[in-house]
Amino acid sequence: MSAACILHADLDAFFASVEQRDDPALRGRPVLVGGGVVLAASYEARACGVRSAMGGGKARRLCPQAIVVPPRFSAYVQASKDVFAIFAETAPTVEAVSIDEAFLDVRGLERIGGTPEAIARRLRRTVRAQVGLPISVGVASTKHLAKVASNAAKPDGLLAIAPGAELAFLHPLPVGRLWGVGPATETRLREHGIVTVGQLAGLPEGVLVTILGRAAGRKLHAISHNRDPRRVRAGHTRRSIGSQSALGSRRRTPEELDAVAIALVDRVTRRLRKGGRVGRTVVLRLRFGDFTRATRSKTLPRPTAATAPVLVTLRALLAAERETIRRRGITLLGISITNLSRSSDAGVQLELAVDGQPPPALDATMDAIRDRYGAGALQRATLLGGRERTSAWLMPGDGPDGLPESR
DNA sequence: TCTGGGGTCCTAGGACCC
DNA sequence: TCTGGGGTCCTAGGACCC
Repeated sequence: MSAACILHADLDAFFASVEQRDDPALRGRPVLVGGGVVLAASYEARACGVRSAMGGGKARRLCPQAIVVPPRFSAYVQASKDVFAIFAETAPTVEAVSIDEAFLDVRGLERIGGTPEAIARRLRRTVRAQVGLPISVGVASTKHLAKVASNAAKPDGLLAIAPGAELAFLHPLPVGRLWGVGPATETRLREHGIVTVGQLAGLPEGVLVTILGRAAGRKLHAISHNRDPRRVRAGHTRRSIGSQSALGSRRRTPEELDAVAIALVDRVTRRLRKGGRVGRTVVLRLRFGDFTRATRSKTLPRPTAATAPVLVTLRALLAAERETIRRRGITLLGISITNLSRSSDAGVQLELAVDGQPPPALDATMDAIRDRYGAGALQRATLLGGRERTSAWLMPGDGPDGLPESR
């Protein structure tokens, strides 16, 4: 049995707690952050049944005495940085999960830091003293169990699952408490008479795969037996960058939609450039008048972070949906860019004259590239040009195994 | 309850290639 | 006339998370 050495630390009702910290008049009272949709609800508000992502109307009906405050994202970002600085002093390996939670690997710290549980207790005290926020911590032998434990410890608690006690803790829980089991999976499992994690654990993996598909079936089978080999890993590479805008129910003209599209592309490509990233696939996200959703995507020949090619692509995708939008109405327009790589891996476009030779001039182009950049530089070249001139796209990180992975 | 914004991963079919 | 197996990439959609 492996030692319980993974901490999952999760700030409680994060946005709402920052508001209560910064305004004493809010302490001990139900607080909702965000009016249209609840971004965060304090535990006093949750006692009335309010949940985050709930519509503001329903939240106010459930909790008429709640105080509604607008979000202050810069304050949350600063609070998050302060807390992550404490994480970094607590453990050598910290894996951020989101703005308000992280895994900490405290293996091998026994002599200087004490037991994992002692480290967790000290972490909670330090965050409370230095940042003024409540934080819950779960301690367990696997990431998944640490996550479930921190959830069970909330609010403002600590729960350490002793080695050997894992399944006794896990098996009585309803399946919905597992990380990755949402409403759809919960319903499917219930249709098969499975309500608790223990019942889940009693099923052969093959049966679960039949019910839920290969990946989900295997994963749930493993975690129901507390098998989770994932290590705590620092760093994390973003796979997509996106932006979206809710449009309300009013009809929109194509001109209005185009203005929204321009703003979205501008926002997203700026973020790409700021992060030194380029992307190849442009995804259009639509939500229609009846709130059903659709996505349309187009993969470009080369990755880019430039506004123009992304806008051209998004406009083309949008134009193809124009009739559908006219018929059904549109309530959300979004874009996301995926297939990301680093700008430094994106290569340079080479335009090389090859003495008017007709294709196949690619060999000559590749030879010219090798002459110029060295034999190792060229992994793959794509013929882009015409008869008299040949262009090649040089991708330094683009090996035979496909597109460059970001490092 | 009429519903924000930002993400991740998985599945499945078709195109295309060897 | 009938018709393999394997792999990658692209597209679209679904589920889930914070």
